[in-house]
Amino acid sequence: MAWEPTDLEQQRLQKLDRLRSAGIDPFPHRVERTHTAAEAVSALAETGQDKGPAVVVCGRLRSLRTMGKIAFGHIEDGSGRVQLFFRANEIGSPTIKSLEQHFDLGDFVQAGGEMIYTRTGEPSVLVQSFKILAKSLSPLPIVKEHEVDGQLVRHSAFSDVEERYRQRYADLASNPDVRDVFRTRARVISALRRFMDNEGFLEVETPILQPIYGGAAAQPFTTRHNQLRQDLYLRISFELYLKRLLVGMYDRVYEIGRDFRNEGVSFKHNPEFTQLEFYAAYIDYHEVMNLTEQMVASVAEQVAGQSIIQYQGHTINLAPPWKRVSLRQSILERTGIDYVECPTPESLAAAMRETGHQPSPKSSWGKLVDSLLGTHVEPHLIQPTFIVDYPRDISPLAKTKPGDPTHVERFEFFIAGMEMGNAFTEINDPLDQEQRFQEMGRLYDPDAEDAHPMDDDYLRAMRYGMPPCGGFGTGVDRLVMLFTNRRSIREVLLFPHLRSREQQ
RNA sequence: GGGCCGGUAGCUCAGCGGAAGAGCUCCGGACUUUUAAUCCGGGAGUCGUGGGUUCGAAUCCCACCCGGCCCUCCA
Repeated sequence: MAWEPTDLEQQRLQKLDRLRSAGIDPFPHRVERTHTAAEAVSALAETGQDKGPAVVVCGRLRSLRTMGKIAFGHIEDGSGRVQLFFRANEIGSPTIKSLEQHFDLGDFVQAGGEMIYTRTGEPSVLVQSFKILAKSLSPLPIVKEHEVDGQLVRHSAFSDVEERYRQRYADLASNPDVRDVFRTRARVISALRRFMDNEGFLEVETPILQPIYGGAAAQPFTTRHNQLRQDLYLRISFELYLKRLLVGMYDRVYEIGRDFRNEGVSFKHNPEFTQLEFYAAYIDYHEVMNLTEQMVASVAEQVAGQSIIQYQGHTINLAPPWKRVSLRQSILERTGIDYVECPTPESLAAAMRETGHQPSPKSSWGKLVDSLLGTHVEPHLIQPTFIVDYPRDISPLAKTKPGDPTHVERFEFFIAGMEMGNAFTEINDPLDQEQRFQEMGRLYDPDAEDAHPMDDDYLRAMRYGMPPCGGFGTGVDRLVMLFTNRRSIREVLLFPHLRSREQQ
Protein backbone atom coordinates (compact mmCIF):
# COMPACT_ATOMS: atom_id res chain seq x y z
CA MET A 1 0.00 0.00 0.00
CA ALA A 2 1.21 3.44 -0.85
CA TRP A 3 2.59 5.48 1.98
CA GLU A 4 0.23 8.10 3.34
CA PRO A 5 2.31 10.19 5.73
CA THR A 6 0.77 10.89 9.11
CA ASP A 7 0.94 14.36 10.61
CA LEU A 8 4.11 13.46 12.44
CA GLU A 9 5.62 12.13 9.24
CA GLN A 10 4.61 15.28 7.36
CA GLN A 11 6.51 17.31 9.93
CA ARG A 12 9.57 15.17 9.42
CA LEU A 13 9.30 15.51 5.66
CA GLN A 14 9.29 19.27 6.17
CA LYS A 15 12.42 19.00 8.29
CA LEU A 16 13.97 16.99 5.50
CA ASP A 17 13.20 19.85 3.10
CA ARG A 18 14.62 22.37 5.55
CA LEU A 19 17.85 20.39 5.78
CA ARG A 20 18.16 20.26 2.01
CA SER A 21 17.36 23.99 1.71
CA ALA A 22 20.21 24.65 4.13
CA GLY A 23 22.51 22.71 1.80
CA ILE A 24 22.73 19.68 4.11
CA ASP A 25 22.53 16.16 2.69
CA PRO A 26 20.21 14.26 5.03
CA PHE A 27 21.62 10.93 3.80
CA PRO A 28 25.38 11.44 3.39
CA HIS A 29 27.55 8.64 2.03
CA ARG A 30 30.43 8.69 4.52
CA VAL A 31 30.90 8.83 8.25
CA GLU A 32 33.98 9.61 10.33
CA ARG A 33 33.41 7.38 13.33
CA THR A 34 36.40 6.83 15.62
CA HIS A 35 34.73 5.10 18.58
CA THR A 36 31.64 3.09 19.29
CA ALA A 37 29.52 4.40 22.13
CA ALA A 38 30.96 1.82 24.49
CA GLU A 39 34.52 2.52 23.34
CA ALA A 40 34.05 6.23 23.90
CA VAL A 41 32.88 5.64 27.47
CA SER A 42 35.73 3.26 28.29
CA ALA A 43 38.28 5.50 26.58
CA LEU A 44 37.38 8.21 29.06
CA ALA A 45 37.52 5.80 32.00
CA GLU A 46 40.94 4.54 30.90
CA THR A 47 42.46 8.02 31.09
CA GLY A 48 41.72 8.19 34.80
CA GLN A 49 41.24 11.93 34.22
CA ASP A 50 38.11 13.98 34.15
CA LYS A 51 38.64 14.67 30.47
CA GLY A 52 39.29 12.08 27.83
CA PRO A 53 40.26 11.81 24.22
CA ALA A 54 38.46 13.40 21.32
CA VAL A 55 35.99 10.99 19.80
CA VAL A 56 33.55 10.85 16.93
CA VAL A 57 30.57 8.64 17.67
CA CYS A 58 27.66 7.65 15.47
CA GLY A 59 24.25 6.27 16.26
CA ARG A 60 20.56 6.74 16.59
CA LEU A 61 19.36 9.80 18.51
CA ARG A 62 17.44 8.35 21.44
CA SER A 63 16.69 11.33 23.62
CA LEU A 64 17.07 15.08 23.35
CA ARG A 65 16.56 17.67 26.07
CA THR A 66 17.16 21.20 24.90
CA MET A 67 17.25 23.94 27.50
CA GLY A 68 18.11 27.21 25.91
CA LYS A 69 21.84 27.52 25.53
CA ILE A 70 22.60 23.90 26.35
CA ALA A 71 21.16 20.53 25.41
CA PHE A 72 21.55 16.91 26.39
CA GLY A 73 20.86 13.86 24.34
CA HIS A 74 21.76 10.21 24.04
CA ILE A 75 22.79 8.31 21.01
CA GLU A 76 22.75 4.57 20.72
CA ASP A 77 24.68 2.24 18.46
CA GLY A 78 25.15 -1.51 18.50
CA SER A 79 27.49 -1.25 21.48
CA GLY A 80 25.27 0.83 23.76
CA ARG A 81 24.56 4.45 24.56
CA VAL A 82 26.53 7.56 25.26
CA GLN A 83 25.32 10.98 26.33
CA LEU A 84 25.86 14.05 24.19
CA PHE A 85 26.32 17.39 25.93
CA PHE A 86 25.82 20.46 23.76
CA ARG A 87 26.88 23.85 25.05
CA ALA A 88 26.59 27.16 23.22
CA ASN A 89 30.15 27.97 24.32
CA GLU A 90 31.51 25.10 22.23
CA ILE A 91 29.10 24.70 19.40
CA GLY A 92 27.20 27.99 19.23
CA SER A 93 23.57 28.82 19.83
CA PRO A 94 22.50 28.34 16.19
CA THR A 95 23.47 24.67 16.29
CA ILE A 96 21.51 24.13 19.47
CA LYS A 97 18.57 25.84 17.81
CA SER A 98 19.00 23.59 14.80
CA LEU A 99 18.69 20.55 17.04
CA GLU A 100 15.10 21.53 17.54
CA GLN A 101 14.49 22.56 13.96
CA HIS A 102 16.14 19.78 12.01
CA PHE A 103 16.48 16.72 14.20
CA ASP A 104 14.11 14.09 15.49
CA LEU A 105 14.40 11.16 17.83
CA GLY A 106 15.37 8.18 15.75
CA ASP A 107 17.65 10.08 13.39
CA PHE A 108 21.11 8.63 12.84
CA VAL A 109 23.65 11.29 13.73
CA GLN A 110 27.36 11.80 14.14
CA ALA A 111 28.81 13.76 17.05
CA GLY A 112 32.44 14.70 17.63
CA GLY A 113 34.08 16.18 20.68
CA GLU A 114 36.00 15.55 23.83
CA MET A 115 34.84 13.01 26.40
CA ILE A 116 34.04 14.60 29.76
CA TYR A 117 32.06 13.87 32.88
CA THR A 118 29.02 16.04 33.50
CA ARG A 119 28.18 17.38 36.92
CA THR A 120 26.20 14.23 37.68
CA GLY A 121 29.17 12.10 36.66
CA GLU A 122 27.84 10.74 33.40
CA PRO A 123 30.46 10.21 30.70
CA SER A 124 29.48 12.44 27.80
CA VAL A 125 30.68 13.78 24.50
CA LEU A 126 31.10 17.54 24.82
CA VAL A 127 29.91 18.10 21.28
CA GLN A 128 31.95 20.27 18.96
CA SER A 129 30.74 18.90 15.65
CA PHE A 130 27.42 17.42 14.85
CA LYS A 131 25.66 16.26 11.72
CA ILE A 132 22.89 14.11 10.39
CA LEU A 133 23.76 10.69 9.00
CA ALA A 134 20.30 9.46 8.07
CA LYS A 135 16.93 11.07 8.59
CA SER A 136 14.23 9.01 10.29
CA LEU A 137 10.96 9.84 8.57
CA SER A 138 8.64 7.65 10.62
CA PRO A 139 8.70 8.04 14.40
CA LEU A 140 9.75 4.97 16.34
CA PRO A 141 7.79 4.27 19.50
CA ILE A 142 9.31 6.38 22.25
CA VAL A 143 10.42 4.34 25.23
CA LYS A 144 11.41 6.34 28.26
CA GLU A 145 13.39 4.79 31.03
CA HIS A 146 14.43 5.78 34.49
CA GLU A 147 15.72 4.07 37.56
CA VAL A 148 13.70 3.56 40.71
CA ASP A 149 15.62 1.88 43.52
CA GLY A 150 18.06 0.46 41.02
CA GLN A 151 15.25 -0.99 38.91
CA LEU A 152 14.92 0.17 35.33
CA VAL A 153 11.36 1.37 34.77
CA ARG A 154 10.21 1.70 31.17
CA HIS A 155 7.33 3.82 29.98
CA SER A 156 5.20 3.38 26.91
CA ALA A 157 7.25 0.46 25.70
CA PHE A 158 6.32 -0.79 22.25
CA SER A 159 4.39 -3.82 23.41
CA ASP A 160 1.54 -4.56 20.99
CA VAL A 161 2.36 -8.14 20.12
CA GLU A 162 0.96 -8.09 16.62
CA GLU A 163 2.72 -4.87 15.64
CA ARG A 164 5.94 -6.06 17.22
CA TYR A 165 5.92 -9.14 14.98
CA ARG A 166 4.73 -7.35 11.86
CA GLN A 167 7.30 -4.59 12.30
CA ARG A 168 10.08 -6.52 13.96
CA TYR A 169 12.58 -3.84 12.86
CA ALA A 170 10.73 -1.31 15.02
CA ASP A 171 10.45 -3.83 17.84
CA LEU A 172 14.21 -4.43 17.75
CA ALA A 173 14.99 -0.75 17.42
CA SER A 174 13.01 0.19 20.49
CA ASN A 175 13.26 -2.88 22.73
CA PRO A 176 16.84 -3.82 23.68
CA ASP A 177 15.63 -6.95 25.49
CA VAL A 178 14.26 -8.24 22.19
CA ARG A 179 17.65 -7.68 20.60
CA ASP A 180 19.14 -9.77 23.41
CA VAL A 181 16.80 -12.67 22.65
CA PHE A 182 18.23 -13.01 19.17
CA ARG A 183 21.78 -12.64 20.39
CA THR A 184 21.08 -15.57 22.70
CA ARG A 185 19.52 -17.45 19.81
CA ALA A 186 22.71 -17.02 17.80
CA ARG A 187 24.78 -18.24 20.75
CA VAL A 188 22.58 -21.32 21.18
CA ILE A 189 23.03 -22.23 17.55
CA SER A 190 26.77 -21.73 17.57
CA ALA A 191 27.01 -23.69 20.82
CA LEU A 192 25.12 -26.56 19.18
CA ARG A 193 27.38 -26.40 16.16
CA ARG A 194 30.49 -26.33 18.34
CA PHE A 195 29.29 -29.37 20.27
CA MET A 196 28.55 -31.36 17.12
CA ASP A 197 31.86 -30.40 15.55
CA ASN A 198 33.76 -31.41 18.69
CA GLU A 199 31.96 -34.76 18.72
CA GLY A 200 33.30 -35.48 15.25
CA PHE A 201 30.15 -34.79 13.26
CA LEU A 202 30.34 -33.44 9.71
CA GLU A 203 27.98 -30.57 8.97
CA VAL A 204 26.14 -31.12 5.70
CA GLU A 205 23.35 -29.54 3.70
CA THR A 206 20.63 -31.59 2.06
CA PRO A 207 17.81 -30.59 -0.29
CA ILE A 208 15.02 -28.36 0.91
CA LEU A 209 13.15 -28.87 -2.36
CA GLN A 210 12.35 -32.55 -2.48
CA PRO A 211 10.48 -34.68 -5.00
CA ILE A 212 9.31 -36.98 -2.17
CA TYR A 213 8.92 -35.74 1.37
CA GLY A 214 9.42 -37.95 4.39
CA GLY A 215 10.96 -38.56 7.77
CA ALA A 216 8.02 -37.18 9.73
CA ALA A 217 4.24 -37.28 9.74
CA ALA A 218 3.31 -33.84 8.57
CA GLN A 219 1.64 -32.20 5.65
CA PRO A 220 4.13 -30.58 3.30
CA PHE A 221 4.08 -27.33 1.39
CA THR A 222 4.02 -27.94 -2.32
CA THR A 223 5.69 -25.96 -5.04
CA ARG A 224 6.63 -26.39 -8.64
CA HIS A 225 9.67 -26.03 -10.81
CA ASN A 226 8.43 -24.26 -13.92
CA GLN A 227 11.04 -25.21 -16.48
CA LEU A 228 11.36 -28.83 -15.35
CA ARG A 229 7.59 -29.06 -14.99
CA GLN A 230 8.20 -30.90 -11.72
CA ASP A 231 6.10 -30.82 -8.57
CA LEU A 232 8.23 -30.45 -5.47
CA TYR A 233 7.76 -30.40 -1.72
CA LEU A 234 9.47 -28.29 0.88
CA ARG A 235 11.08 -30.74 3.26
CA ILE A 236 9.35 -31.76 6.49
CA SER A 237 12.55 -33.32 7.88
CA PHE A 238 16.14 -34.02 6.89
CA GLU A 239 16.13 -37.61 8.03
CA LEU A 240 16.04 -39.69 4.88
CA TYR A 241 18.74 -37.65 3.15
CA LEU A 242 21.06 -37.67 6.14
CA LYS A 243 20.83 -41.44 6.46
CA ARG A 244 21.67 -41.81 2.77
CA LEU A 245 24.97 -40.17 3.74
CA LEU A 246 25.73 -42.98 6.22
CA VAL A 247 25.44 -45.36 3.29
CA GLY A 248 27.97 -43.08 1.62
CA MET A 249 30.46 -43.76 4.42
CA TYR A 250 30.27 -40.63 6.51
CA ASP A 251 30.18 -41.97 10.07
CA ARG A 252 28.64 -38.91 11.68
CA VAL A 253 26.64 -36.16 9.99
CA TYR A 254 24.41 -33.35 11.17
CA GLU A 255 22.41 -30.52 9.68
CA ILE A 256 20.95 -27.37 11.17
CA GLY A 257 18.31 -25.91 8.95
CA ARG A 258 14.73 -25.11 8.21
CA ASP A 259 11.80 -27.52 8.06
CA PHE A 260 8.39 -26.60 6.68
CA ARG A 261 5.17 -28.12 7.92
CA ASN A 262 1.81 -27.15 6.50
CA GLU A 263 -0.08 -27.41 9.76
CA GLY A 264 -1.62 -25.39 12.54
CA VAL A 265 0.29 -22.61 14.23
CA SER A 266 0.50 -22.28 17.99
CA PHE A 267 2.78 -20.95 20.70
CA LYS A 268 5.12 -23.84 19.90
CA HIS A 269 4.49 -24.34 16.19
CA ASN A 270 5.51 -22.10 13.29
CA PRO A 271 5.09 -23.20 9.65
CA GLU A 272 8.85 -22.98 9.20
CA PHE A 273 11.14 -23.83 12.06
CA THR A 274 14.74 -24.71 12.70
CA GLN A 275 15.74 -28.26 13.34
CA LEU A 276 18.97 -29.97 14.29
CA GLU A 277 19.25 -33.57 13.19
CA PHE A 278 22.23 -35.84 13.57
CA TYR A 279 22.94 -39.44 12.59
CA ALA A 280 25.84 -41.51 13.85
CA ALA A 281 26.98 -44.93 12.73
CA TYR A 282 27.82 -47.63 15.27
CA ILE A 283 25.69 -46.25 18.11
CA ASP A 284 22.21 -47.06 19.35
CA TYR A 285 19.55 -44.95 21.02
CA HIS A 286 21.13 -45.37 24.47
CA GLU A 287 24.24 -43.63 23.22
CA VAL A 288 22.10 -41.03 21.47
CA MET A 289 20.58 -40.29 24.87
CA ASN A 290 24.05 -39.77 26.30
CA LEU A 291 24.90 -37.39 23.47
CA THR A 292 21.60 -35.56 23.87
CA GLU A 293 22.01 -34.76 27.54
CA GLN A 294 25.63 -33.77 27.00
CA MET A 295 24.65 -31.54 24.11
CA VAL A 296 21.94 -29.65 25.97
CA ALA A 297 24.10 -29.31 29.09
CA SER A 298 26.93 -28.05 26.92
CA VAL A 299 24.70 -25.41 25.35
CA ALA A 300 23.58 -24.36 28.83
CA GLU A 301 27.18 -23.98 29.96
CA GLN A 302 28.11 -22.01 26.87
CA VAL A 303 25.04 -19.78 26.84
CA ALA A 304 24.05 -19.45 30.49
CA GLY A 305 27.38 -20.31 32.11
CA GLN A 306 25.76 -23.07 34.17
CA SER A 307 23.46 -26.03 33.81
CA ILE A 308 20.67 -24.63 35.96
CA ILE A 309 18.25 -22.30 34.19
CA GLN A 310 15.06 -20.49 35.09
CA TYR A 311 12.09 -21.00 32.81
CA GLN A 312 8.62 -19.53 33.40
CA GLY A 313 8.90 -19.87 37.16
CA HIS A 314 10.58 -23.28 37.08
CA THR A 315 14.15 -24.00 38.08
CA ILE A 316 15.40 -26.56 35.61
CA ASN A 317 18.59 -28.54 36.02
CA LEU A 318 19.97 -29.64 32.68
CA ALA A 319 23.02 -31.45 34.06
CA PRO A 320 23.31 -35.12 33.06
CA PRO A 321 22.21 -37.74 33.76
CA TRP A 322 18.56 -37.15 32.97
CA LYS A 323 15.72 -39.32 34.13
CA ARG A 324 14.94 -42.18 31.75
CA VAL A 325 11.52 -43.79 32.01
CA SER A 326 9.62 -46.03 29.64
CA LEU A 327 6.57 -44.67 27.91
CA ARG A 328 4.53 -47.58 29.28
CA GLN A 329 5.59 -46.86 32.87
CA SER A 330 5.07 -43.10 32.55
CA ILE A 331 1.51 -43.53 31.27
CA LEU A 332 0.74 -46.17 33.89
CA GLU A 333 1.88 -43.83 36.66
CA ARG A 334 -0.20 -40.90 35.43
CA THR A 335 -3.36 -42.67 34.26
CA GLY A 336 -3.43 -46.16 35.77
CA ILE A 337 -3.69 -47.52 32.24
CA ASP A 338 -1.25 -50.23 31.23
CA TYR A 339 -1.58 -50.01 27.50
CA VAL A 340 0.17 -53.36 27.05
CA GLU A 341 -2.91 -54.96 28.58
CA CYS A 342 -5.05 -53.17 26.00
CA PRO A 343 -3.38 -54.37 22.80
CA THR A 344 -6.10 -53.35 20.37
CA PRO A 345 -7.41 -49.88 19.50
CA GLU A 346 -10.85 -50.94 20.74
CA SER A 347 -9.70 -52.18 24.15
CA LEU A 348 -7.41 -49.19 24.69
CA ALA A 349 -10.12 -46.74 23.69
CA ALA A 350 -12.45 -48.49 26.14
CA ALA A 351 -9.91 -48.17 28.95
CA MET A 352 -9.48 -44.51 28.09
CA ARG A 353 -13.20 -43.89 28.15
CA GLU A 354 -13.33 -45.39 31.63
CA THR A 355 -10.92 -42.72 32.81
CA GLY A 356 -12.90 -39.92 31.26
CA HIS A 357 -11.35 -39.70 27.79
CA GLN A 358 -13.11 -39.27 24.52
CA PRO A 359 -10.62 -40.84 22.13
CA SER A 360 -11.06 -40.15 18.47
CA PRO A 361 -12.69 -43.26 16.92
CA LYS A 362 -10.37 -43.30 13.90
CA SER A 363 -7.15 -43.33 15.89
CA SER A 364 -4.74 -46.21 15.58
CA TRP A 365 -3.51 -47.93 18.73
CA GLY A 366 -0.24 -46.05 18.62
CA LYS A 367 -1.98 -42.73 18.18
CA LEU A 368 -4.09 -43.44 21.25
CA VAL A 369 -0.95 -44.19 23.25
CA ASP A 370 0.59 -40.99 21.96
CA SER A 371 -2.42 -38.96 22.99
CA LEU A 372 -2.18 -40.38 26.52
CA LEU A 373 1.44 -39.25 26.56
CA GLY A 374 0.61 -35.77 25.30
CA THR A 375 -2.33 -35.24 27.64
CA HIS A 376 -1.20 -36.85 30.89
CA VAL A 377 2.55 -37.16 30.89
CA GLU A 378 4.09 -34.39 28.80
CA PRO A 379 2.80 -31.42 30.86
CA HIS A 380 4.45 -32.88 33.99
CA LEU A 381 7.88 -33.36 32.47
CA ILE A 382 9.44 -30.14 33.69
CA GLN A 383 12.89 -31.50 34.49
CA PRO A 384 14.63 -33.01 31.47
CA THR A 385 13.33 -36.51 30.91
CA PHE A 386 13.77 -39.22 28.31
CA ILE A 387 10.60 -41.13 27.58
CA VAL A 388 11.79 -44.40 26.14
CA ASP A 389 10.39 -47.23 23.94
CA TYR A 390 7.47 -46.27 21.75
CA PRO A 391 4.75 -48.25 20.01
CA ARG A 392 5.93 -49.65 16.73
CA ASP A 393 3.01 -48.48 14.66
CA ILE A 394 3.74 -44.80 15.14
CA SER A 395 7.47 -45.20 14.51
CA PRO A 396 8.04 -46.43 10.95
CA LEU A 397 11.75 -45.60 10.86
CA ALA A 398 12.78 -47.02 14.25
CA LYS A 399 14.15 -50.49 14.90
CA THR A 400 11.97 -52.93 16.82
CA LYS A 401 13.06 -53.84 20.35
CA PRO A 402 14.62 -57.29 20.50
CA GLY A 403 12.07 -59.70 21.94
CA ASP A 404 9.22 -57.18 21.86
CA PRO A 405 7.61 -56.81 18.45
CA THR A 406 5.18 -54.14 19.68
CA HIS A 407 7.84 -51.61 20.67
CA VAL A 408 10.71 -49.82 19.03
CA GLU A 409 13.96 -48.38 20.32
CA ARG A 410 12.89 -44.78 20.32
CA PHE A 411 12.88 -41.91 22.76
CA GLU A 412 11.57 -38.42 22.96
CA PHE A 413 12.95 -35.92 25.42
CA PHE A 414 10.97 -33.34 27.29
CA ILE A 415 11.91 -30.17 29.15
CA ALA A 416 9.56 -27.64 30.72
CA GLY A 417 6.57 -29.69 29.64
CA MET A 418 7.54 -29.41 25.98
CA GLU A 419 8.60 -32.11 23.57
CA MET A 420 12.08 -31.04 22.57
CA GLY A 421 13.20 -33.87 20.34
CA ASN A 422 12.87 -37.35 19.02
CA ALA A 423 15.39 -40.09 18.33
CA PHE A 424 15.79 -43.77 17.69
CA THR A 425 17.91 -46.70 16.76
CA GLU A 426 17.45 -46.50 13.02
CA ILE A 427 16.14 -49.29 10.85
CA ASN A 428 18.97 -50.38 8.57
CA ASP A 429 17.36 -53.52 7.12
CA PRO A 430 15.97 -52.42 3.74
CA LEU A 431 13.41 -55.23 3.61
CA ASP A 432 12.17 -54.40 7.11
CA GLN A 433 12.02 -50.73 6.18
CA GLU A 434 10.02 -51.44 3.04
CA GLN A 435 7.57 -53.51 5.01
CA ARG A 436 7.19 -50.73 7.58
CA PHE A 437 6.43 -48.19 4.88
CA GLN A 438 3.79 -50.55 3.55
CA GLU A 439 2.32 -51.06 7.02
CA MET A 440 2.02 -47.33 7.40
CA GLY A 441 0.09 -47.29 4.15
CA ARG A 442 -2.33 -49.81 5.61
CA LEU A 443 -2.69 -48.27 9.03
CA TYR A 444 -3.33 -44.84 7.70
CA ASP A 445 -6.11 -44.13 5.33
CA PRO A 446 -4.39 -43.72 1.95
CA ASP A 447 -6.22 -40.43 1.61
CA ALA A 448 -5.01 -39.32 5.02
CA GLU A 449 -3.23 -36.02 4.92
CA ASP A 450 -0.28 -37.35 6.90
CA ALA A 451 0.15 -40.63 5.00
CA HIS A 452 3.78 -41.54 4.62
CA PRO A 453 4.88 -41.84 0.99
CA MET A 454 7.15 -44.66 -0.09
CA ASP A 455 10.65 -43.43 -0.88
CA ASP A 456 12.06 -46.00 -3.28
CA ASP A 457 15.37 -44.21 -3.68
CA TYR A 458 15.88 -44.29 0.07
CA LEU A 459 15.29 -48.05 0.06
CA ARG A 460 17.71 -48.42 -2.85
CA ALA A 461 20.34 -46.59 -0.81
CA MET A 462 19.74 -48.84 2.16
CA ARG A 463 20.10 -51.98 0.05
CA TYR A 464 23.76 -51.10 -0.51
CA GLY A 465 24.18 -51.55 3.25
CA MET A 466 23.63 -49.05 6.04
CA PRO A 467 25.66 -49.30 9.25
CA PRO A 468 23.83 -49.73 12.55
CA CYS A 469 23.11 -46.17 13.59
CA GLY A 470 21.31 -43.84 15.91
CA GLY A 471 19.53 -40.67 14.80
CA PHE A 472 18.24 -37.60 16.52
CA GLY A 473 16.22 -34.47 15.85
CA THR A 474 15.46 -31.47 18.01
CA GLY A 475 13.51 -28.26 17.59
CA VAL A 476 16.11 -25.54 17.89
CA ASP A 477 13.49 -22.83 18.37
CA ARG A 478 12.15 -24.62 21.43
CA LEU A 479 15.66 -24.88 22.85
CA VAL A 480 16.00 -21.14 22.29
CA MET A 481 12.69 -20.58 24.10
CA LEU A 482 14.17 -22.46 27.02
CA PHE A 483 17.35 -20.39 27.15
CA THR A 484 15.59 -17.05 26.63
CA ASN A 485 12.69 -17.81 28.99
CA ARG A 486 10.09 -17.09 26.29
CA ARG A 487 6.68 -18.73 26.28
CA SER A 488 6.00 -18.40 22.57
CA ILE A 489 8.00 -19.65 19.61
CA ARG A 490 7.13 -16.38 17.87
CA GLU A 491 9.24 -14.54 20.43
CA VAL A 492 12.34 -16.40 19.27
CA LEU A 493 11.70 -16.15 15.53
CA LEU A 494 12.78 -12.86 14.00
CA PHE A 495 9.94 -12.86 11.51
CA PRO A 496 7.25 -15.29 12.67
CA HIS A 497 4.57 -16.20 10.19
CA LEU A 498 1.46 -14.06 10.43
CA ARG A 499 -1.60 -13.96 8.26
CA SER A 500 -1.34 -11.06 5.85
CA ARG A 501 -3.57 -8.08 6.19
CA GLU A 502 -5.31 -6.61 3.17
CA GLN A 503 -4.19 -3.14 4.14
CA GLN A 504 -0.48 -3.07 4.69
C1' G B 1 -11.96 -26.06 12.62
C1' G B 2 -14.33 -24.48 17.87
C1' G B 3 -14.52 -21.22 22.45
C1' C B 4 -13.05 -16.84 25.16
C1' C B 5 -10.62 -11.98 25.07
C1' G B 6 -8.86 -7.84 22.36
C1' G B 7 -8.30 -3.96 18.00
C1' U B 8 -9.79 4.05 20.16
C1' A B 9 -4.03 9.67 18.46
C1' G B 10 2.82 7.90 16.42
C1' C B 11 3.26 4.69 21.46
C1' U B 12 0.71 2.95 26.09
C1' C B 13 -4.22 3.06 27.55
C1' A B 14 -9.23 5.03 29.69
C1' G B 15 -14.18 5.79 27.96
C1' C B 16 -18.76 1.14 26.87
C1' G B 17 -26.06 4.76 24.42
C1' G B 18 -26.04 11.57 24.85
C1' A B 19 -20.32 17.08 22.15
C1' A B 20 -13.87 11.47 21.08
C1' G B 21 -10.20 11.64 26.25
C1' A B 22 -5.28 11.07 29.37
C1' G B 23 0.12 10.39 29.73
C1' C B 24 4.27 10.26 26.62
C1' U B 25 5.47 11.69 21.48
C1' C B 26 4.71 16.12 18.23
C1' C B 27 4.48 21.82 17.20
C1' G B 28 5.45 27.13 19.33
C1' G B 29 7.76 29.73 23.60
C1' A B 30 11.11 30.07 28.30
C1' C B 31 15.46 27.88 30.39
C1' U B 32 24.03 27.26 30.22
C1' U B 33 24.86 20.35 33.94
C1' U B 34 19.99 17.47 32.30
C1' U B 35 18.62 12.35 32.37
C1' A B 36 10.69 9.92 32.46
C1' A B 37 14.22 17.40 32.58
C1' U B 38 10.76 21.30 34.09
C1' C B 39 7.21 25.34 33.11
C1' C B 40 3.52 28.01 29.67
C1' G B 41 0.62 27.54 25.18
C1' G B 42 -1.12 24.51 20.88
C1' G B 43 -2.07 20.42 17.52
C1' A B 44 -3.18 15.47 16.59
C1' G B 45 -8.25 10.35 15.42
C1' U B 46 -12.39 6.60 8.80
C1' C B 47 -12.85 4.57 17.70
C1' G B 48 -10.31 -2.78 12.83
C1' U B 49 -13.98 -3.16 8.23
C1' G B 50 -19.05 -3.47 6.44
C1' G B 51 -24.12 -3.71 7.59
C1' G B 52 -28.21 -3.11 11.21
C1' U B 53 -31.04 -1.15 15.70
C1' U B 54 -31.82 3.91 17.65
C1' C B 55 -33.86 10.72 17.66
C1' G B 56 -28.59 9.65 18.61
C1' A B 57 -23.55 4.17 18.22
C1' A B 58 -16.51 4.04 19.90
C1' U B 59 -20.45 2.08 23.16
C1' C B 60 -26.00 -2.44 21.53
C1' C B 61 -26.83 -6.49 17.46
C1' C B 62 -24.98 -9.30 12.96
C1' A B 63 -21.15 -10.57 9.50
C1' C B 64 -16.19 -10.25 8.21
C1' C B 65 -10.69 -9.02 8.90
C1' C B 66 -6.30 -9.22 12.16
C1' G B 67 -4.10 -10.71 16.77
C1' G B 68 -3.68 -13.17 21.76
C1' C B 69 -4.97 -17.26 24.96
C1' C B 70 -7.32 -22.11 25.42
C1' C B 71 -9.10 -26.49 22.88
C1' U B 72 -8.64 -29.45 18.20
C1' C B 73 -4.61 -30.88 15.09
C1' C B 74 0.56 -31.88 15.23
C1' A B 75 4.49 -40.19 14.74
